[in-house]
Amino acid sequence: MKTFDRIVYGSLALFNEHGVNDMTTNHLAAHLGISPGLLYYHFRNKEDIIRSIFNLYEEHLNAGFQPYQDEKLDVALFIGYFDTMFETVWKFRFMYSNLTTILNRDQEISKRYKLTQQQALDRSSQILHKLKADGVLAIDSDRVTPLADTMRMIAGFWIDYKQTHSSSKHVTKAFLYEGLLRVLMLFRAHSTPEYCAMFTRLEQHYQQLMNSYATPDTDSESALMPI
Amino acid sequence: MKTFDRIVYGSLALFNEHGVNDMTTNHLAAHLGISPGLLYYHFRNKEDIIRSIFNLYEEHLNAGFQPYQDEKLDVALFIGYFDTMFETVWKFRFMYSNLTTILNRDQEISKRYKLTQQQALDRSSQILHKLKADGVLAIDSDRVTPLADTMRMIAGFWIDYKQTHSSSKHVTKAFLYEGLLRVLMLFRAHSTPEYCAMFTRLEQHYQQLMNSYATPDTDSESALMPI
Amino acid sequence: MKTFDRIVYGSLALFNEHGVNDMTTNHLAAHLGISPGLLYYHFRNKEDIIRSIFNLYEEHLNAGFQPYQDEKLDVALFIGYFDTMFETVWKFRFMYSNLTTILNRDQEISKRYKLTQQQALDRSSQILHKLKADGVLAIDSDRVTPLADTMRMIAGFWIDYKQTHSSSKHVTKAFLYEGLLRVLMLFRAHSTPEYCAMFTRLEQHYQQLMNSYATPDTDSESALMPI
Amino acid sequence: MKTFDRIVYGSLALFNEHGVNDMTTNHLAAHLGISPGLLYYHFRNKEDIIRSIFNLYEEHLNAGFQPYQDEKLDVALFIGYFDTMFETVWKFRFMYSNLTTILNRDQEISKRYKLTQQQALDRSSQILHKLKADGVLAIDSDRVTPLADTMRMIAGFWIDYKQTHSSSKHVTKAFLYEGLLRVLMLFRAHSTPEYCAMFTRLEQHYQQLMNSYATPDTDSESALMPI
DNA sequence: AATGAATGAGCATTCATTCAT
DNA sequence: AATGAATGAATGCTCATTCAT
Repeated sequence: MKTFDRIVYGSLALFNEHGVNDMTTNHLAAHLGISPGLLYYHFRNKEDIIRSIFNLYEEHLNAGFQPYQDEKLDVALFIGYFDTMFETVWKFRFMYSNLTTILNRDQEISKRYKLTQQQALDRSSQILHKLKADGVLAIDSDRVTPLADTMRMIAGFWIDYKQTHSSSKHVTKAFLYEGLLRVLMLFRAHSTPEYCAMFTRLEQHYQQLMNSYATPDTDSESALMPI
Repeated sequence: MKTFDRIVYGSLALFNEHGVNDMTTNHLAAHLGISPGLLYYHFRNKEDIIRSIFNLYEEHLNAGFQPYQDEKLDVALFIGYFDTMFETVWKFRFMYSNLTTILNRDQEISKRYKLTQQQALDRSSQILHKLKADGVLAIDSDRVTPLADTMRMIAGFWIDYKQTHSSSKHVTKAFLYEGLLRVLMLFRAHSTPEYCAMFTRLEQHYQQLMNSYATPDTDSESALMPI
Repeated sequence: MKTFDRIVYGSLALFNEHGVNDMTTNHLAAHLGISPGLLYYHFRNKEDIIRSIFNLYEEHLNAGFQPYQDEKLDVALFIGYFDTMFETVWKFRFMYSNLTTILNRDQEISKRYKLTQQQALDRSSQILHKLKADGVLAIDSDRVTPLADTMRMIAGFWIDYKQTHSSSKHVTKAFLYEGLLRVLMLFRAHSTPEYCAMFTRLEQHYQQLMNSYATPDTDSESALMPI
Repeated sequence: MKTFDRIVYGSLALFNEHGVNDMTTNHLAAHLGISPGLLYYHFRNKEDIIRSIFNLYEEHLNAGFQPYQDEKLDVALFIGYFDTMFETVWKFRFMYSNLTTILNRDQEISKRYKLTQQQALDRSSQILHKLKADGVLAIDSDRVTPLADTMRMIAGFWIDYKQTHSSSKHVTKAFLYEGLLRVLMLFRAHSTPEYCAMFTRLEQHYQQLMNSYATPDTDSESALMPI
């Protein structure tokens, strides 16, 4: 792998594990087995590294979150959305954990982040509107965007919340599926009677997945990479 | 006021405004009009100050969140809960914004925080169970705790979420009421048909309050202190 | 002596000896026997130290260069001016050696330096005009300021020039008196016939002083402090 | 042009514009459109580049400053000398601006510089002696070398002095002619009555040139290249 | 000749903490 | 209780120089 990419992906991993603040550029270089100078040969400064990671984040978000068109409206469709949602949050979880710090320190990222999030929210709202039109959701029109926003918030802060509110530090798939079930619960609470069963089935699907991964402390490090 | 308390309350205010990381102990002392030495006369270190703030947080949480007993089950009861909920989050908002940092740096606070949160969750669950028994909520028993947990999460991260996802940095009451409405939306989605009207009324109540405070950029600093 | 003053005077000495660029803040602290932190406790940054040295420079310049009033126009008067001129340049010689660097790096000092120099030039011109009126100098009015300016330039860059153009690095009094004689030569070349003898006498005075100090390489370090 | 020469001439231009300290070897390479490695293929280190520039400087100095022989002793002769003098200083102005730094960092250049300067001073003195013999200058024999030395100093530090003592940073021809006029003033002050008129005429010549270029802030970049 | 990735010692500066008074 | 000078390890970053290709 190119050094540039090694730095981007390595920093992403280290930021995820230790947080942006605790991961100094010298530590970063040491962990990557390179000199501090090389880091600054490829990137102007620490923020510049984060900006490159943010590029990946944007790609992920834009790629995985498009309104459905001709796809059949079934369990698989939802599974696709949910998996994408939590996978993205997981892969870039340092961003959510250190959001305030990151956005305060870099005006450019701040702008891009807000734009990206607005677009993601717009697309999510579209999807929910379509689900309402397709008879899946029973919900007032003016509640669609707030609902999408709440779901986004739950997905975004779930890892952070869970890590700070549970005894185990390690994040497992079981961990993530629990968050997913919360979003699902929101869906179910707003679903039409006809589709309630589908959401129940989805819940069972993820409940089973969650249980199958629920081997709390014996999880190896590699097992943490989810989905 | 005793110097000890001046430090505790002053630090709380300064942490809320500037964040734990940006507020150095020297700045803290300077803002409080005392010497750095005096800070360390009263507290062993920075974490020790946070621990004292945490004592206040615990009191607040325990005082304001008791299951209702003989009170009439009406709008006022809910308003009481909701106001307490968001007031607590507001008063100690630095804790939520810097939760990961704080808990990672201090094992003792980490343990106490988790215990406190567990107790708060237990009491919240009790309240929801009672609401179910009293015919307010239509919800499976095993969904009560997850619902309470989701509500807690929304309340806890709302300020953080809103500050990072909206263009205005200032936190206003309107700001907080919007979060409250989201929790209310969750209640409403799980309410029995009989009580749906009550939640709609509650929504109208907070919607009005929110609108009355919605004077975006003309808010003076003092107006920001909510509830 | 107060730490603040120790830093100011110590830095002045070290800047004079090693130059501003080669004298890092860490070296500065080490040479002064203090920690880097203490340096930054008393001064915001390196420029701030230079600014404090500049205060001394301004005092020196303003104190020693006032137009004469009731004083007798004799050899002693000139000796007073000349000694002040070269003493100032000697004491703050790092400023002249690193002038471009210093002024480029600090807008504030740049402004103050130019103002100070303009004032010094104005006062010098006044003195020369008075000397012309008193029958000492035979010179067109419009050449007075250029002459004063040339003298200033010679005095200002003499040490720098001499250090870079002679084999011995050490600056001795003999060294400085040679520069003084150059300024004197300028005076003499523009003097009236009546006063030519006085300038010759002044030259002899400084020539003798110069010779008495002319023991090139045996000068001890302390002997370098001139005038 | 050979890469070697491109580096030499390019570095000269960049050092003149930005100073030796601010022009890093990496910037140098970037500006020249070559790799840092190539720089170090042709030169051992930064000092080595300066040494090669110094070769050009020596050639310039030696070529342009030979005592006159059969030439007619007129205005044109002086114009030739003066123009050469200031042209050389201009073309290698970075050397004067950073003289202390350069000489301190490289013993070899230091020795060569001093030798070169001594030779130039000797030749200048010869010229002045000849001018005295030809009845142009009225000056004691033992003042000839000091006078030549003072002139050299004024020429050498003029740009530096002017840049640090005037508000405009840009160096224009008008700028340089002012310095030339100062040297001329020295000549005139030591001239015989017969030749005084000639120096006055020379002053008028340069005064006119200076005025013709005196368009302070509208000078385009290219107009800055003088003489 | 030429590239450009890589090095590592060094720089200005910060900040939680200590301690003599 | 209180001061405030003092510490020193650490931080983000720079730059002359090297070296495999």
